[in-house]
Amino acid sequence: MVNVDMTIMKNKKILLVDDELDILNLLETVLKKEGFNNIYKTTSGHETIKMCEKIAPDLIVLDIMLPDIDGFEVCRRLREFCLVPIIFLSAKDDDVDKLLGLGIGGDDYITKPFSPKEVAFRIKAHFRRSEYFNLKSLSDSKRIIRFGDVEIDEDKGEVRKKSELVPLTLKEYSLLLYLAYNPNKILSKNQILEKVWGSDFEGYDNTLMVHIRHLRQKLENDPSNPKYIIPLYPE
Amino acid sequence: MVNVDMTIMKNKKILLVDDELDILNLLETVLKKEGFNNIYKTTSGHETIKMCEKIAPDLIVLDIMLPDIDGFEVCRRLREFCLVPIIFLSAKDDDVDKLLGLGIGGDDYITKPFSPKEVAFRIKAHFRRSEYFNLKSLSDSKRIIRFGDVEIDEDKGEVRKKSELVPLTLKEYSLLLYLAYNPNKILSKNQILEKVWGSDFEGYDNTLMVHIRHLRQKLENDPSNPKYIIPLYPE
DNA sequence: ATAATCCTTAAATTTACCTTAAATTTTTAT
DNA sequence: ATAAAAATTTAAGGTAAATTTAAGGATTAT
Repeated sequence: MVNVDMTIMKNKKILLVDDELDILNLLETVLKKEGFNNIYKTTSGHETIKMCEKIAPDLIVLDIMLPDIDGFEVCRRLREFCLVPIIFLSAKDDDVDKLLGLGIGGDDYITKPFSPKEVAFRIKAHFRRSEYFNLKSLSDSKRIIRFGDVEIDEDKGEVRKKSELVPLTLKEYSLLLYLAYNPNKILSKNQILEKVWGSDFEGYDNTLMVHIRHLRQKLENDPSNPKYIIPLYPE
Repeated sequence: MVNVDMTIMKNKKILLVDDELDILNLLETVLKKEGFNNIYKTTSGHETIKMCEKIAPDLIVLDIMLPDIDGFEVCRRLREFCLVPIIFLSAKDDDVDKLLGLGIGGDDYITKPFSPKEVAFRIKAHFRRSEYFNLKSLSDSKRIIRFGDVEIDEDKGEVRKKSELVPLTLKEYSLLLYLAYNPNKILSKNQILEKVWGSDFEGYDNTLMVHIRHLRQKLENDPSNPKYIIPLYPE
């Protein structure tokens, strides 16, 4: 094993997901021995999604075979609100094909049977990379941001809803991008105006509301009951 | 090319590194035309490291092929004293493999031959991201306060009971937070009013009771026999 | 230069929230 | 036990914020 500085890694939150408890415990034991002291475990898909909402892990080791919803679906749902890197565990060759077909961006996979050491090595390799090159978490994933049925392709500057191209104006696009970079976060109007319009903007904050209105009309299923861009009363 | 607010970007220091002067000049011309007015150039690895120590650039465009030490080595040495983001330029497929092996995603390298516009686009995308991305979200410690089956997520401003999201108004939330910070303590109405409403509040203290009522309705299992927010009779 | 598109402002409307008031219950004091 | 005081509960009015629509002015493209 390559010598690695664990001072940064050891506190990273790692979520282990497998339906077999033996495997979970084995992995946990080995990872703890390797220095990771922030390990969480779940045994089903729904549990995993809930856990992610709660703890926001830095990395997930995800078995594709789960009792309720499979790993692919878990991944898809997670991507709606976070870009956590995933290392997939799979037993079947079919799964590997499917993973490759999906173009797993910054993600990785390991086929069963695997050695726990191998998993530890991959995890360390992942953190080492992003530390060493200081790549922000965003760089690790594809340059396509998804939430629900909306996807933003940054390379092309395109936004699609249910795969349909949605034409956005410049301000709408900038605003959407800013919001998409800060998912599940509380942003004040001034905060948004400052970043998207610039700190020298002297206009009314209703300007922002009108643009949000336009985005909701174009991207929400029910613009008056928004699910993506959620209002919060003052501040 | 997507238009971008250049007010913030234009003063960013960009260091261009390539051994071919033609390419350097071409890049410089295009970037200046795009609005960047703080561009530096070097043609060798050692020169690059010295320049970084001197000017601390905001971003480096780094050709991997250099006459003295290659781009990978330059990156490694730079990382010893700074975390400046790097966009790699590479001509050979071998380099790309190596970059990918090091975990450098598509965002962070460009293969030759490239269009100068592409480079400008990547640079702008990078700055926009770092500008838009709120660093607060990276703070690991999630602040979650729990009592019984109620949990308060201070980061998201959300309150859950039995994992179910409970919508609270601003005053309700502020009040709950104040109470949660002072568990098992006896608080007088005036004390609470002063802290939550502010010392300039001129209203009736019944206002407070109404809000407490609402909280109990939303969070207590039996609102009229409260377990969490317990009344105490005389002063 | 003209047309088309987009951004901003303004004004009307709706919604959500806070406070007050008044009725009811519980506790304390006599 | 009874009255007074304090606390609880319910409902409703007023207010501030958010939403929505429309239109004028600025920018960009043709």
